[in-house]
Amino acid sequence: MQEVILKLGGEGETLSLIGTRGTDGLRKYHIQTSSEALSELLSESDRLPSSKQQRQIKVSSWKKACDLLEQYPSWYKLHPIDIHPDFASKIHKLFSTKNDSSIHHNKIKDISRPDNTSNTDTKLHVNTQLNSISIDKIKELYEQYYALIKLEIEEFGVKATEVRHLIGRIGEFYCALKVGGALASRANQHGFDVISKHGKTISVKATAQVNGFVAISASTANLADELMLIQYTAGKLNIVYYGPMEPALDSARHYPEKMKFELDIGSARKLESYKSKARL
DNA sequence: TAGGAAAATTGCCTGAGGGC
DNA sequence: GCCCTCAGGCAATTTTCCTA
Repeated sequence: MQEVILKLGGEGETLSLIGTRGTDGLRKYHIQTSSEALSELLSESDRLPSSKQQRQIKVSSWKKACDLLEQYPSWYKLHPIDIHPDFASKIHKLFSTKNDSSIHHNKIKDISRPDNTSNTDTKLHVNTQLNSISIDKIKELYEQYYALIKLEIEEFGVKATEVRHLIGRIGEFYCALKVGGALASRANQHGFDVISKHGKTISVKATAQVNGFVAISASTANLADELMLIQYTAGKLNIVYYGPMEPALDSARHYPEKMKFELDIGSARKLESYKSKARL
């Protein structure tokens, strides 16, 4: 199965880094261009002596894939059309190594947000992230997880915070049921956990903490349109905050050096109450 | 090329310190 | 005492690199 890892373009021509999963599950990378005319868009030094042959080369590591891309020294000057969400942070880093960081930052921000509805490729890509599990199946899983968590806490005396992996997962089911959406294609999908029926990507943070905060990775935060913070207290799940990601990030502490945000549960609660008041 | 070790990433929790 | 800020640590998973 082929996946577009990075698609760059300009004036109708494209340069793509393609990933292909073999039967062994391993991903291999190669370069694909829409036409030979692309070389006209690149500087003289970018042109490869045998670009056709070059594009046939398949490599198995990300580092080597980057080397393939570097065969086009001005690749980063092209406009990003599509970025695979799982590779957003790596691509961001790759752009960061280039001199003109302001350009790359804005480009990445523009394209890596799945709500960029003007881009058909991105929409298609989000669709491929959807998990085909039906709502009924999610409901069934939710009930099973809920029973398991109750069993752990009430029968075995385990702290709710100790079953965080179960709470994190049930939070995703809860969110999917609340918004009538679908789960992301796999567990630990980077950046978001649920895709709403309107195509919005939602990052779900479920915690059993009473106070404290939830961490949001700065490298993947821009992949989610919305945030749903769920708290498990007294055997129940409650939505602390559900809304756009941006105001949540504005309310969170930012640690640029650690590439992460920390959103206090109290701040999220305040944000939700402001939102509710604004609706009145 | 395969297997294993090391490093990186992500999500989450705990606790110290300070202000109210 | 409670809340907030901040630092640090743990566990699981993924990726990269090295070696045989």
